[in-house]
Amino acid sequence: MTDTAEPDTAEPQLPKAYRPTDVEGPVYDRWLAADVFAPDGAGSTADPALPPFTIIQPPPNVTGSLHLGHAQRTAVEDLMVRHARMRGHPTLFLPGLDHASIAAQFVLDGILAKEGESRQSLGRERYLERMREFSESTKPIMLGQQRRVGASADWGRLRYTMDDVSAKAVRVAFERLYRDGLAYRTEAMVNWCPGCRTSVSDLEVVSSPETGTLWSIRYHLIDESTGEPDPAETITVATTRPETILGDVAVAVHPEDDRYRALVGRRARIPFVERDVPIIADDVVDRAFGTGAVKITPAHDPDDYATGKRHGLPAPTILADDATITNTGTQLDGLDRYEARRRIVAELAERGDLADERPHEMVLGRCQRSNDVLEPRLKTQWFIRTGPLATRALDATRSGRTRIVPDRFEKTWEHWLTNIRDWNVSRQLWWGHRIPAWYCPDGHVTVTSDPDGPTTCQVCGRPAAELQQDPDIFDTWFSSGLWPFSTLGWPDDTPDFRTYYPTSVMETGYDIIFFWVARMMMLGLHLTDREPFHTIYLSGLIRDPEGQKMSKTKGNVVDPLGVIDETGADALRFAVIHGTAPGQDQRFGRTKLENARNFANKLWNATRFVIGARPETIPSGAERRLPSEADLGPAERWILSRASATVEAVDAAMAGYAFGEVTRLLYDAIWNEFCDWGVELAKVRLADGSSTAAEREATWWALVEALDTYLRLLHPVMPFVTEALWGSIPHRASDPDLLIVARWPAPTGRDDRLERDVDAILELVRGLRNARAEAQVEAGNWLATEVVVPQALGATFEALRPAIERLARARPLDRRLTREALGEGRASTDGALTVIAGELEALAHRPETASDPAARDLERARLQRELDDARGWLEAARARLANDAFVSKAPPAVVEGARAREADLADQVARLEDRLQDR
RNA sequence: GGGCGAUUGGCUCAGUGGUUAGAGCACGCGGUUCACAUCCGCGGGGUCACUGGUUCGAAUCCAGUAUCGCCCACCA
Repeated sequence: MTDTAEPDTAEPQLPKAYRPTDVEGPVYDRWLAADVFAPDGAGSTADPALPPFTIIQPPPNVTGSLHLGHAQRTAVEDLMVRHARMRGHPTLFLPGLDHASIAAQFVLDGILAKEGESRQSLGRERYLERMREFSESTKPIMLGQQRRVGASADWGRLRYTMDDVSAKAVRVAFERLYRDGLAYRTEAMVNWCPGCRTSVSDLEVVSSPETGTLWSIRYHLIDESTGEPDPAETITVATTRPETILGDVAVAVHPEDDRYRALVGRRARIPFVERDVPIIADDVVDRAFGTGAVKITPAHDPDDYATGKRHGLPAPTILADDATITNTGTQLDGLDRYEARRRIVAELAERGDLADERPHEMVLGRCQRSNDVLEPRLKTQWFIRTGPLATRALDATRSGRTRIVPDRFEKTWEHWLTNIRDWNVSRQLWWGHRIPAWYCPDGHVTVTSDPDGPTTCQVCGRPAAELQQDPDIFDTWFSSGLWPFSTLGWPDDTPDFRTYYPTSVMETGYDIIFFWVARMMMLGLHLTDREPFHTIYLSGLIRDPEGQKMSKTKGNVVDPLGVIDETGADALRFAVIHGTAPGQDQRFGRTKLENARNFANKLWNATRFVIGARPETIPSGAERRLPSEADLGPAERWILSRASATVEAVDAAMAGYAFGEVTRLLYDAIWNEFCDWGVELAKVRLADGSSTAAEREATWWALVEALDTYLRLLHPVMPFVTEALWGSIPHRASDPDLLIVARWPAPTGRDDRLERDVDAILELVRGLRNARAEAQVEAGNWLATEVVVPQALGATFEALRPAIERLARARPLDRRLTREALGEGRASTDGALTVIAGELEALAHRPETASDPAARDLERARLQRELDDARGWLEAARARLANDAFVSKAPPAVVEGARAREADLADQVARLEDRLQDR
């Protein structure tokens, strides 16, 4: 808390105009000053008896700035966090940043290129120094953006995937996986990106359908008598990558292929490298594809690698890290892969060994990051054995211990985890966590989590000085996979880990369910023996108004700060949550944002009205009190009952993670109920000289009560404006100073009968307005109106009479006892407007048009339309009831409802017919 | 090749088998009502992609079809 004692917190002035940017900064500062974000902060009002609620933020990459997607995620996470906090749970929203190894290097390399530098020119140490500077420079920007969005995160617990605690977690996790036999080092086929100069995991390969070329090439068979190739005898192979010829070690055919049966066991000469290789039989070969003979390049093709292994063939590597030809001893060494391809094809054509060349539809693997065409190649790397880990992750969701929202993603989850392959975690990059593995000259492997490395070789005891650490770093997702617990201090048994782990909800985009969520689950289960979260909430992606994915290259990314400057963070938050469903992409455009801003403005003005409408008999700064029952009128009871109904509905939606439903409920309740009717009804009573002071006070307190409820309910979505407004209305003695730590409202009970009665009367008002509008009666022209109200509604009607008069522009408003009495004593009812609304009926007189036949015809036509409509509905209702199956099989309540409806409609129709005859 | 999603008013989207399917924007008419023109009142506009099925009852559940989109998939 600061030492600034505010003299009059009870009723600060609200500016007339709503300016989000004026509100948001100061409000955020108050939250910070009050120390309410941390579960154990000075301003926390959490009930320690309740279970903690924890959200660990998906850490954005330190590569620059946040985009709209981040803002959306933050909004959803913060919504859940604020809701839990208001419900009294000790609530931790832990923020963080991700070092994003490959993504960050990609960005930095771009910056360096503009300076004429490169990774290589700087060297590892200087490069990492530049990276540290770069990431430090982006941090404040990104944290500032989160703050503007309104993240109520515990900044004191801010974490970074490259900080010391994470580094320790990475080492310990890897050591444990190694000891448990789940991390192993082997030579295997990996996806190599020549642009990034690193291997990438299978997930980082983007399949790209492209039209390539399928070349058919003749290899000459060896005449074993001379040991030289026979110019006439050839075997034709098909390939899309002729440069890999240089690495060929065999030609394979199907064992039952009669065309080639005789050739198996003979040898063929590989051009350029002039190597003689065997013709082998293997049933991987598809006889129908190409020529039915396949060249085998074990070092540069996953299938060929497997074939080579089966047949004990060598695997010469012919591509260097930058995808130039190497190690072939030919003129082609040093050439780029595509240049080599061109020359090889040209040379083969010249020699007459190019049998065919045709366009070929194929799927290329490209690098997710650089878009380079990936080369499969052999590398000795570290892998995580995912089989056993995936089994446990599957068990978590199948058992329901972890729930995925929306649940359809469980199918995707199942499919991926049941077909999962081992995870290549070695990256030949510099920015990231170095793999804590050391190798001795004898090839022994030592893995240790000791920050100083091993003292001796674990196998042969050689001293550390003779050991060499693996130069590679971990896939950035390895440290991300530890995030839910490394952030809480794991592997140490810290108080935070004990208190806040397992966490509650993991919110993220569905696009990284495999990259991240599955790995957190797998690593979390193995390393902590518990599911790291009970719920996975997957957000949809934000797209531009045309439905395109936002991306920097397309130039359609929206800067959240620009949006916030324009319409406010509250509007942004509301807009990204309103009208959406989990896992469903949304298009984001101006109108949604403007609508959200208008809603905030509406709330602002409604609150200004309430503050300004305080009866003089209530002193400024009065402590909040509930209105006394006796002084409540139907309008007040209706307002309070509806507010309670909204609490119930919002609670149900919240429980189902239906946040779009939450905003819809609140938008309707606040705008269409509270403002349009509640406030309008209250205005009349507040200004009514005939009501007592106690009644006027009760009206005001009822407004305050409902407004207070709505501000609380809306706070998780629109935290700034609700906090500012709440600060200006009276509070209960038990309330804290700030809404953010105030209690979530509980339903106070509904009065169904009263809601129905008031609704019936409001329906009459609507009917009168409608009739007036259609008849083009000027707003200022109050019509003398007669009305028939059923006995049961009499008291409610009388209590609301002044409001009805004003809202329906109906004065004098005479109540008749029977419908027959309508128009009694009038010279003529010609031109009068007839309104039938449920059981209520009204006749609004228009003396000035009483003798105008055109007006009369218009009114008749209007009634006729209503009658036709009503007849249609009645017919449908009767048809339904005429169906014996419906009556006997549908639940009694439904049948009863249908009967009541039929009766109502029949009555309506009869009355409309009646009135139409009179006119 | 497999899987998933979408298809609802002119546009963008909600809709969790049960009265007459909703909202915002856009559109039309009318408004200087003392909270709000970022507003108020009233209105027009939908055979819920198509076909079949389950059910007393289907936008909703099932099967199939079409179009668009996404994800997964080692065939040269």
